[in-house]
Amino acid sequence: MARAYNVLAPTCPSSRLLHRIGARWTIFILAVLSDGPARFSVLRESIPGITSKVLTESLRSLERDGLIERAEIDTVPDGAEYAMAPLGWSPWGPLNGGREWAETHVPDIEAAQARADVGDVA
Amino acid sequence: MARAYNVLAPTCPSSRLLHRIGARWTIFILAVLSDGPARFSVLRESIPGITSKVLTESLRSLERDGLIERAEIDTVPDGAEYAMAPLGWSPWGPLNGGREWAETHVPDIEAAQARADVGDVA
DNA sequence: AGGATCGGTTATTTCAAAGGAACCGAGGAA
DNA sequence: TTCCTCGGTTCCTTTGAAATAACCGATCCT
Repeated sequence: MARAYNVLAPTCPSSRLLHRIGARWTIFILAVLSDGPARFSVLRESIPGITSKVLTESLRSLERDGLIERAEIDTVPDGAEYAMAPLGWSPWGPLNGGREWAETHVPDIEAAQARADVGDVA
Repeated sequence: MARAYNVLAPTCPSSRLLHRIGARWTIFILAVLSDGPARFSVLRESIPGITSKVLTESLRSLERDGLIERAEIDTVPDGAEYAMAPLGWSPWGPLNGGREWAETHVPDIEAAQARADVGDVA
């Protein structure tokens, strides 16, 4: 069964996808924005553990990739709002597939790890 | 619409999945093994750019997670063979979904990047 | 004895992503 | 005038994954 792309090629789209989606905070940001547009401060408060710096970097990167959109809004002190771009919705299909896989199999992986850590000396 | 898990929790299975599958070489190794068991040296030659050390680490890690299995075979100079574990096949469902997404949308992302890099000064 | 092969190990270095903490300018509000 | 908030920026350190390269013991071939 031939593959449309060679998965081993450095330009492999799947590889690029994983690099983008696999980035530490991408999924969290997209998760928040999937509930609607949000401001910088809302994002920062919604995502426990993220710092301004990393949030800024992640948002710029996602914007650059066309997954989200940034709009300045004319409010009291400055104001910026981030929203899903059309492209930003698209990964949720595969991602939900991935989520189902994860919910099903992560316990298996943890069991395997536990077995390995105890030492398979049985 | 409630989610079964809170995606923002540190223990989120999807997050763990992305960490595992997103690791630099995981997808390549699983891709090779999906065509059948392979020896260390075959893997190393099949995956351009990987080194013995990184291959060893990746294989150990995948084995620990129960995605692949290692067997020593009694051949001329040593001999080890790696094969998919049952758990190793399971991510291909979501991954193929991801691949389809990637093949469809990576060009869009690249276009977005190109636009961003030129400068959206339009 | 001198290679070569297999399946690694060990030690050192590089690199990008991330963390931490301090700081900033504009524009109110007190 | 001083303070606060918003949406960041700047600088420095830490971390972890990966790159690089040399080496190893066992076994077989010549």
